[in-house]
Amino acid sequence: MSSESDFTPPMMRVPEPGTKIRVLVVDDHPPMRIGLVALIKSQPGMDVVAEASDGEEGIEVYEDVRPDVVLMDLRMPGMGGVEAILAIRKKDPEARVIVLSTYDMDEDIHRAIQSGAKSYLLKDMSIEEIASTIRSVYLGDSLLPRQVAERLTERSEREQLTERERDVLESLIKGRSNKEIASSLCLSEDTVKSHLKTLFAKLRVRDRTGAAVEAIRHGIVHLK
Amino acid sequence: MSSESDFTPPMMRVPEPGTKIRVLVVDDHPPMRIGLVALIKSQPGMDVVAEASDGEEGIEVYEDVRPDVVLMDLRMPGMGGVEAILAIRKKDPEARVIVLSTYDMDEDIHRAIQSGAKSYLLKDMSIEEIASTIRSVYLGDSLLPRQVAERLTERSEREQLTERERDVLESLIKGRSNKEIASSLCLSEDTVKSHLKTLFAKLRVRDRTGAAVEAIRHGIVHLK
DNA sequence: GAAATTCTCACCCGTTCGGGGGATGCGAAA
DNA sequence: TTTCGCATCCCCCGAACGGGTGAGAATTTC
Repeated sequence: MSSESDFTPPMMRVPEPGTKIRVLVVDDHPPMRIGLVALIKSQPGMDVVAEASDGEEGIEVYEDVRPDVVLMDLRMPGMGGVEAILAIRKKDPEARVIVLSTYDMDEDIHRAIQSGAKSYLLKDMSIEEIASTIRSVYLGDSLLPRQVAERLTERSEREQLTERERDVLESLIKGRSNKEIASSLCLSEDTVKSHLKTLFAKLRVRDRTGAAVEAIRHGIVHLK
Repeated sequence: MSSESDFTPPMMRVPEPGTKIRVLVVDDHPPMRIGLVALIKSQPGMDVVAEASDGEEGIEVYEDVRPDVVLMDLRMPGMGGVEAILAIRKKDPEARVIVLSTYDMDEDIHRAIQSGAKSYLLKDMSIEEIASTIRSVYLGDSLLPRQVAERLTERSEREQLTERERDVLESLIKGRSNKEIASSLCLSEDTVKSHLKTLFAKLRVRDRTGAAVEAIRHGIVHLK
């Protein structure tokens, strides 16, 4: 962290008049990538400087082109969007990444923002909303669409799960019984039941089935 | 079924040299729609004649423009792709619809093919694969990518659920107990247990939690 | 008309599950 | 230091669950 200990003042990248916003597009769906590139190029004041089809490639390309804004899909094969954002922001803490996802699950949104994304857009949003968010984020803002922000609020009303509770939850969704969860996590069955009790309370369900459904619905665990 | 009882020979629409394949694009994601339109227009021998952003609009527009091929998303707000395909093929049994979906769940694929789709593509497929499928379907073929076909095979190995079993399954995923499922479906609890028994066997799980997870994983029931 | 399937319900029985307590140790925060 | 959250474990108990088996009625299929 030597870059944090020196005394160079934070260099804000301000928009230079007449210069286009340089965007990197990262998405694993070819037609979506084509669409995003076309969308951005059709907007005045911005241009696509590179594309990538997964997280790893996105990180590499970021280094090469140092774009002003990254438009990043979240769920991609191999390295997902969250890891990619973390890696990019580790190299460049000033990086401005906008997540563009199909899903509006609260956990996805939270993880994205937590990892440093400046905004979270949904793929069913209008080109105007996407373009204007790119501009805002480029200018240093960090705004969430109302629909997305509301989801985040819902989540914050749900109590946070502990690491162990997550372990039990994941094991539960694999179809295991309490006894099997216990042995798979090297715990006593009573401990598993204890975790389940708090888990049910936090997810506001009565039983393991409800817990499984809620966990999947909110993206707390991903299937496959 | 009066159209089936007359003796007019089936009129095959054969490709006319020099004429472009007229494609209708139906997708609720603006950037994806832009991408698909750009993709198709970039291909020699095909052109986009109309776009729609949901099922209803797709049906209307189909009537107006009578395209050669429809590229249709499956999961859309309001009327989904399946209903739209059924409606389109009811009006024009010769309609050639290709589903282009994000998801490769076997139930989605099955429902799409069942409702009359000529092919089922995934959004992570290459533009070449998408373009060549449009050409093939236009020529009257009905081919599935290997990856998709394999999923269908998996499904056929799973025993088909009966109507009542689906009812119980849906109720189960709403977090209901056996007793509650019984009263919600106006059944005795023993009958519910009886359905659950066969359900577990068909889905190859031991308990309700496993049934819920498998049902969601394979798209047998959709959340929300 | 026979066969198959589905839907319905019943009974028994053992296991699992979930709710109610409470207890310990441990590290971090106040 | 004390308090707090967390993880771990224990006990009791009743309700819910899942397996086995069977069986009558209705519908469809052959």
